[in-house]
Amino acid sequence: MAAARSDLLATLAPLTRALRRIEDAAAADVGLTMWQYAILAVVGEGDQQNQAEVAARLGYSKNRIVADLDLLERRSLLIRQPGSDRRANLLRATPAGSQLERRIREEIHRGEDELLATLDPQQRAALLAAIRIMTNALQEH
Amino acid sequence: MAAARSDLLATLAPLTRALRRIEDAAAADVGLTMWQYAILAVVGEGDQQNQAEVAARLGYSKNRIVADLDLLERRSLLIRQPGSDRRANLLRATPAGSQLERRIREEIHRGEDELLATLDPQQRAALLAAIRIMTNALQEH
DNA sequence: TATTGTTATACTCTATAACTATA
DNA sequence: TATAGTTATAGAGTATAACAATA
Repeated sequence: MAAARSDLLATLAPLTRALRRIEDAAAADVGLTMWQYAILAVVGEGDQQNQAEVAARLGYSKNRIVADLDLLERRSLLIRQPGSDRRANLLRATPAGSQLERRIREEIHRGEDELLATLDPQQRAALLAAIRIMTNALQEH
Repeated sequence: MAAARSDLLATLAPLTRALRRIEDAAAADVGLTMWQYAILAVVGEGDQQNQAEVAARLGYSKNRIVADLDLLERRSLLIRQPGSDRRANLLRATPAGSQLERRIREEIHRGEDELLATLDPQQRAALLAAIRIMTNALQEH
């Protein structure tokens, strides 16, 4: 008899909880929330994006992002720039914002490495590949 | 130059969001929340557990679980039994509760299978093995 | 008429602390 | 004194709808 199969979500839960704690702590160290860090990370990816695009990319919403952007702009980590469409704000990280984002990410990676260190390089690659394949399949729907 | 490494949490996010939608929908189909289904699943694992133990296993809390147990008991899916320690309630799923739990789980598995179908058997096994290894490492800390 | 950003509002979820009954 | 369950409360997080400016 095969072992009872449990949900994938339940299987992943302890891992995602641990990852969430790592991100929360790393962002809180510099006075940001996880969402504010996530916004900086998406904005720093390069191509100019407006607020709604960044929100959608994060599974966030266009109204909730407003207060976070206010804070990030107040701390000079990010600016709202008017574009050709004067309704939309194009977002751009300042040098200070990019620098802080890298610093948070490095701290997160240190935490993740403690978890990933339990895998050998081949297992690690297989894990990331499997996640990527499933995620790509999701986007095509 | 290596590609910029992004956070593992962000990498997993689309997948966990999709899994969450699958669970929410499957539970909602029979008038339950995801947490209520999760409680049924843990209680059904066999060994008698009290409320606090079930909550801890889910990353839930002993106070939030109360209202969910009230509902599950009202729907005769689960019962609170007094044990030798009369402060504690031992939880046990009723036959109807076990049956409903299986039904929800099968529905969840159908959704998961659509995602897992994008992986070949070897990739699928590698994914689950990697998750298990990391999760076990977490529990040892 | 539709869309971007914004604000207001209500609702849900969660964390904390107290209370009761047992131990 | 400590623990299991319960209840109350406040705070954070979230969803919905409306509004002004622009397209």
